[in-house]
Amino acid sequence: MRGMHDLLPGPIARWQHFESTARAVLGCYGFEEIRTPLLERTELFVRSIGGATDIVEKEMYSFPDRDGDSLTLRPEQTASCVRAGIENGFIHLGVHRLWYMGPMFRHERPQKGRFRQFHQLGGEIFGPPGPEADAEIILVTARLWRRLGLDGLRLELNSLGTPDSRRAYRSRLAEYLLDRRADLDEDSRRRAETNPLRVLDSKNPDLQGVIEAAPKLLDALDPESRDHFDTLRAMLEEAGVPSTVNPRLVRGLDYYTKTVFEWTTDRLGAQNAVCGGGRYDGLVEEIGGAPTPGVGFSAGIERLVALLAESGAGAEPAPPAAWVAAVGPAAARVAPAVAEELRDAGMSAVLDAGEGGFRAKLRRANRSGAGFAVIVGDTEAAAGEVSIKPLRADRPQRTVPRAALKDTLAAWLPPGGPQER
RNA sequence: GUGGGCGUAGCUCAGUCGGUAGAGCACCGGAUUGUGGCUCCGGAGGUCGCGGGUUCAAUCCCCGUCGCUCACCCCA
Repeated sequence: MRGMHDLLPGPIARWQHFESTARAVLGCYGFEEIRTPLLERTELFVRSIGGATDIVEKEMYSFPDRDGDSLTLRPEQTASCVRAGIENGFIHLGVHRLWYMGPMFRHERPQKGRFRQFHQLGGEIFGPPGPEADAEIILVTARLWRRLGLDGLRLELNSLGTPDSRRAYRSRLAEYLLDRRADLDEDSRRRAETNPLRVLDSKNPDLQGVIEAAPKLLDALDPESRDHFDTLRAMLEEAGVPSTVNPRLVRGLDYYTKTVFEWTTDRLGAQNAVCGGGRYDGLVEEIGGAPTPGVGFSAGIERLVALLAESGAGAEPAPPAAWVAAVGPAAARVAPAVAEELRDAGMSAVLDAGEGGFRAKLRRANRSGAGFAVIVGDTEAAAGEVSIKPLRADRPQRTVPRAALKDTLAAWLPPGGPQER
């Protein structure tokens, strides 16, 4: 399937590293995990993301189910979190910080860093209206990058104001743009009417003059939003997280109010945003809950893992401590039990299940990266013994009674680790 | 949704001015009847993405299609 990929055993090591790091970091900020269905009613996304956005207009996987309801594979998960919070009442029960991780679906043309099924890590804070929550959302992501060892990420901030001031600005901007219709390209002419804020984000060099001279969103902010924004910037500065203000940052989802932000990199080509988010004070009410402010982030896992791969961080899967190679009918009968004894003792062991003689089995043992080969031939089996051959160290092979296997191996293994390298 | 590049062995890629294919790595076996890594020898593995067209003959040329890739667009 186009834009959908298998995640194979080798590369998955970096994903697991990312996932465990994310769990740990989110946990230490008091976030709790939530898992929601991959499918929601289409209406949920139309109401939350906005009918005039690209996501809703042309990117959703929507289809009628057997009852005739229109369902959609989630293109993002904030709306699902809000819906779940309303339906289960926990937004009012003191659970205010949620995180999620999982697949999202958007029918876009695939390219570097952009897929039709992709994965996001996200966090949401419901309830607090002040900039402290915005700061927590941004600080938790900043710490995650630090913990992952990612550098070179830039934080861009903007404020869209309250719905009222945003609406007022929006019509002023539309007016300005329509006055200059002749200077706009086709896309921008259409957006000037449907979603004028998006015009500010255009990369078309011919439009930069018009955009420069356009009324500034930040100049149009209401005093409350202005104060919220300034306080947030001061908090981030005090916490040692540098940011730059990008007045053109508008984001593609309609539910944002006041703060919006993006973490970007210059190492991933055209798809340079690795994380984005913002405040959405009207969303809970829009979806049918009691008016409740909220703020959140979502991060693209494929893109972050690509950055991890570039910096060469954490990759190798751990090889087993021992490889159990048995040759001959009597040996084959006891080999599974020998492997189980090692696992009982807390050591990892792989029982060779392949064809061939000693030669083939030892070759597989070596290739597996195992520290030791535990060899059982019919001679050993008859005597109730096993042979232990170190594969990574220059030590002689030893033959010991089966009962002494795990102690001999444990004595050879380094005290700290599960196996020798 | 628009445009460019690319699909040949498990992987990375050659190649055929149209006569049905090759290397390196990996894999399997042997040299070493019960012992890996190094070396040497041998072997296996391909509907040349798929479908159609032109041709005596297509992996090669043409059309379509699917997939990958990069950019636009958009975003994570």
